[in-house]
Amino acid sequence: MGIGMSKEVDLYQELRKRLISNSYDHGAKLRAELLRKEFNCAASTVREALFRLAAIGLVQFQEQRGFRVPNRSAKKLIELTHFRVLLEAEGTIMSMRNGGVAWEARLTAAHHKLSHIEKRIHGMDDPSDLIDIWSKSEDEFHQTLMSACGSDIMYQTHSRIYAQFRQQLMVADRKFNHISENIQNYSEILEAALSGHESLTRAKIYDHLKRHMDGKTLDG
Amino acid sequence: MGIGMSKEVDLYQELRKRLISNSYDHGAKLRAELLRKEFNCAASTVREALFRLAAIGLVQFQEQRGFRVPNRSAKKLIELTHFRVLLEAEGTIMSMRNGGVAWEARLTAAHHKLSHIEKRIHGMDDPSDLIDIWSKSEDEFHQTLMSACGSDIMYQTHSRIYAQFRQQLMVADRKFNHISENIQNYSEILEAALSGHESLTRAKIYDHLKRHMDGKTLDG
DNA sequence: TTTTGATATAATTTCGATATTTTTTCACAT
DNA sequence: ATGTGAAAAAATATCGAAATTATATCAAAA
Repeated sequence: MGIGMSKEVDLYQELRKRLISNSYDHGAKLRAELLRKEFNCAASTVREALFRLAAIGLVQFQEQRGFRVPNRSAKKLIELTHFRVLLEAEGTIMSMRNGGVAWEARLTAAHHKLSHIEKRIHGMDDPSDLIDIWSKSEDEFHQTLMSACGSDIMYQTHSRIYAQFRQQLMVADRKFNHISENIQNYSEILEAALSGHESLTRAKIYDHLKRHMDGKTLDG
Repeated sequence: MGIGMSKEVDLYQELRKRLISNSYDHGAKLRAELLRKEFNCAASTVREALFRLAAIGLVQFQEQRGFRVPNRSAKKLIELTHFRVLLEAEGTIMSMRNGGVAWEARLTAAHHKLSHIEKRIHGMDDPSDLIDIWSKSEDEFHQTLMSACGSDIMYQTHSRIYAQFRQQLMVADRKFNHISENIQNYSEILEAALSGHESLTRAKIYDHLKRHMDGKTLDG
């Protein structure tokens, strides 16, 4: 439990973690009364945390019938992927224009970490220990792409969409079926971004995500 | 008061209206205790409504220091405009591809209403009576542009961004200084969309909004 | 068997009060 | 004057319970 953190923030953080890592079934109800007991607090505190999670799309709220984990659907994943491509391509190009050497350095560093972990995973039988660290590195790379775009609103929107995308993705897909493709993809994105070639960067970002647009990376 | 609507929904709707129409000063605190008295309800009910407004960006929330109306800044307005152009251009093109005749009819209807009101306003000394109805028609036109894009997530994101844009815009700008330009702009957008010319449509949407990107339509 | 409607149960929303944290005030020292 | 820190005031966060609303149960009627 962090210092200076209110009960609600703890709750929020913990629930966020669970929701992104698919600890709850999709479509499951999130009952304030139950969570209240688990976290040892009042129902209204739970409600507030849930409202805040609803704000970033990780929880669905319906008037008079409470909160639930959003359902998965192929359509939703395709929408999120499409939107991610739009945001990341546009954001990355903006970063390329505004970010300067500092951004290029950060991106190179993020890529290096990611690439290192992916290579380690590649030669393993059971890479489950590395899931978390890999997942964080991937997050970081995508965030870094957007980080110098100069638009807070686009950056925030992207992080929302990214979280929802993660929530929709089937578990199976995250077990590294596509590691070698991924290594290649990320290198190409980095190379294109550093070269300053905007339309190529756009294309490489699309290539990286397009496999989620056929409706087949869903169900787990 | 609507039927079947909870206290909180009333509160939410009323506050939303006030926030978009700039009834509160930018940066003003929104004290639960005060609103509680005005709306004759509990503080936690106010809190929930405020959290929901924070979810769409109309209210700013800070841990342990409550809620406030977001401040205005040239930077923010430019960011919002830029993002609006991206979303509306992309969304409109998607609508053009997916919407069919039904969408074209809706867009034509929305344009007709808007154009009618703007022409009436054009010949008036004091058009303040028509502000509300004009504002609604403009909303409707922009919503209609996005309405057949086929992506819920993009549609919702756009409506959030649009609301924040409205909140940032200075009052003076909404007093019809640019009516004749507007009539022209909207006609051109409609025409381009109906003709199926995608890059032209994109350009016309950009033209329509570009005057907000020089940092001069702010302060009121 | 299916539908209807009354009743019971369970969940959500709202409340008023209390606990905690932040902000203001003001005496005192620098 | 300016800064510091303790005490008071104000605001925010949390609570447990009551009120409201939805959902489930089940007997009677179609």
